[in-house]
Amino acid sequence: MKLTRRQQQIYDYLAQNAEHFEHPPTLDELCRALGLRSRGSLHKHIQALVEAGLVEPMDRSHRGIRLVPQGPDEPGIPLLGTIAAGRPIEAVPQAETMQVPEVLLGKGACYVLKVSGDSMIDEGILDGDYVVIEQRDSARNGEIVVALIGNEEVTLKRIEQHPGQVILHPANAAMEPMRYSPDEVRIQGVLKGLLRRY
Amino acid sequence: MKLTRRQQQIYDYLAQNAEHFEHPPTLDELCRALGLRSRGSLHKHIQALVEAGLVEPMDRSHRGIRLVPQGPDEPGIPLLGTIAAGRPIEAVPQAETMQVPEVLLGKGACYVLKVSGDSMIDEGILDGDYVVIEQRDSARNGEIVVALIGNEEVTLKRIEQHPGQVILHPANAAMEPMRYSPDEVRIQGVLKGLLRRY
DNA sequence: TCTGTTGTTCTCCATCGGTTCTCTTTAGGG
DNA sequence: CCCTAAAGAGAACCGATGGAGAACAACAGA
Repeated sequence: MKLTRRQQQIYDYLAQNAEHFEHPPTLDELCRALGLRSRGSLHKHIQALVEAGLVEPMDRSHRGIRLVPQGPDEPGIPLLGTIAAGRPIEAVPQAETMQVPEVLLGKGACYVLKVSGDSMIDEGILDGDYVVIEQRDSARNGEIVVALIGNEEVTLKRIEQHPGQVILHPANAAMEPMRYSPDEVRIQGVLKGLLRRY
Repeated sequence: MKLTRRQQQIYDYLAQNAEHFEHPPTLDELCRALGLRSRGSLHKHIQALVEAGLVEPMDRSHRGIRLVPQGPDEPGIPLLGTIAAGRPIEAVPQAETMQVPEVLLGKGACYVLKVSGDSMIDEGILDGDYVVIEQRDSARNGEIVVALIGNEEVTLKRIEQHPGQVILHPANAAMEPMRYSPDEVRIQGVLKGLLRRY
């Protein structure tokens, strides 16, 4: 998710020189351009960039390294970071954006988070999925929300609100519903869409 | 549909010299111009360009190779219909398209299907989800594929191919893996991405 | 009808480039 | 100073790519 220094360098180099290449560079070509001697090493970095959604996955095709077109007309939704049950949102340093179909957007302001962990697996939300969140401070019972618990943890759960009690339901047989008093839980957004890459 | 290096070169050459040709060039003429010695090889590339919609299909006519005038590229990929385990794809009448993020696309031609049924629920593919499929006729073991079984049913399953036997694994505890002989199963595409709306 | 041109479909094959290892080196943080 | 994560070297693997060439079918013109 978060790029290492070298990965950032390599991405910058690609973004910088994208125009100058006749064809998308191969690993070997890029190696030479960067002064590396091992394809395997570079491959590791490129893999990381693919993971981050910055480079097109080259699925054993011999077609070179291509950047994913970073929204020319800027309809992208900001990718704010990673959400893991039980930990604050881990922000992504640079302002990364992601192209998202309009049908997945809500009416209000939206952003994207990458899911980490299996706490919603029974709802079909897997580790590594991207979720589209509409920024809101209230939700209807049964909606899946991004909730800030006690000003510390942020988590993605199905919400059930009663007078005097809020229950957050994980969707994982191994986990128990969690009960809080309403003032411990602040809703930050509700789930509007989901994207997954295979 | 993304081009290989050579395909791009050939297309560029055609686009470049379109005006300079008296008549649309024949395969032989293009071969000479490009320094190729085999018509068959060039034909393969031209076919790819036809697939990509860049060159007019020359259906056994002897009219030479003509480019398709390129309008502004229409975004979005076609939504072909609904896929349900055990029934043919139910086509959507009018040509509907859907905007899909670049990162979810493969390198080949892609289309979208709406999932109906719970047969892949344990993989996090739910009823009503949209799946992005890359059109292909082969797959690696472990990939999730759209498979045509016995020219009748179409289904979305994880595939495991052995010499003499093909196993399609549903991801639903209530269903059993299905075994077929290789000639009963035709792969139509592989799963590249998933979209869900809440 | 014959003949040469043009498109189509094969098979075969070399090479290149992506992938996957293992092992080593370097850098940075406690 | 030590430990771990990041980065690089290099070898082995194997499948995608692109080319050669032969055989064939469709068609046009003589």
